[in-house]
Amino acid sequence: MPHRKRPRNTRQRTVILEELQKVTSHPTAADLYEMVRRRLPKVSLGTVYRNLELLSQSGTIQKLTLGGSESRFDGNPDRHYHVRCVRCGRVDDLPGPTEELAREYAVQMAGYEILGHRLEYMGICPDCRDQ
Amino acid sequence: MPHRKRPRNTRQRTVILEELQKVTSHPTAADLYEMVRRRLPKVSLGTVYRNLELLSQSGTIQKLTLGGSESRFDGNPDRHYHVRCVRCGRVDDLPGPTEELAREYAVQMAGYEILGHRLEYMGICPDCRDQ
DNA sequence: ATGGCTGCAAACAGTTTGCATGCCC
DNA sequence: GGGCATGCAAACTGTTTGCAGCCAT
Repeated sequence: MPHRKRPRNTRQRTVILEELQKVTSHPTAADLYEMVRRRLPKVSLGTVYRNLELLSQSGTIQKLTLGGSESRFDGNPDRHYHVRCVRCGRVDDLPGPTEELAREYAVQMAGYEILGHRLEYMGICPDCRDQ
Repeated sequence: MPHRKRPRNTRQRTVILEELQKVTSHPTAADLYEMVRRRLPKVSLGTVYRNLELLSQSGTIQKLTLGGSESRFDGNPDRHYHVRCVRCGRVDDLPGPTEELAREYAVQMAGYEILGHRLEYMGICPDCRDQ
């Protein structure tokens, strides 16, 4: 059976995770690079990308790949929805177990004017399932 | 008031739209470039991008910017949901007015095994609204 | 003939990767 | 000391854009 490599606790990985968990915004990789650089001036952007990928694959953080060209990252790994501002790109969390409550929160608490939503189901298509 | 430029009916634009409306898959710009190239061998990729942008802004087609790194295009401008295969990237249409019915269709008719969904609300945040 | 549109190619933005060295366990 | 991780820079992918000539109106 394949040998699963065990990740190490490097200073870079620790700081990247700490910085992400410190904020409730949903920073891009470049944002995080700047944040981490204040503590580790020699860190490289490649390392930030590599670790964000690792952390999201292990389920420690979430990679948000919906609207917009850049990915954003969320330090909260639990399932929840988001609102995105179509003008400035800002992303806010929407607590609430159902989509309806999430929407209510966006309007009442976060003060958004909702224009629409994006929804996409994900799964395995019949062709891929057959192999 | 600003002068709105009137678009012309170029051969390229016509063929790009025809090729997109001919299929029910949701081709990427590169896919479409290949399709169009069979009829207009000298067409350029830049022209394909420019026209897809124009057509989607006029509401004639839809630009799908959900999961995945490349945009895909949909010749059907009416609002409807999609399923995306997480293995091969294939995207299918989901008819049905409600999200529940769309999901049913994905399973019963399209034969997908549904693993989850992505949902994001879009709107104007309070800060942007105030200016 | 006007000016939107094209082909071409270069430029861009975001992300990934090869490599020699570094450092966690 | 073994081998995963890092810093650096180059490479890649998807998309946009500047420009000179073209063509629909």
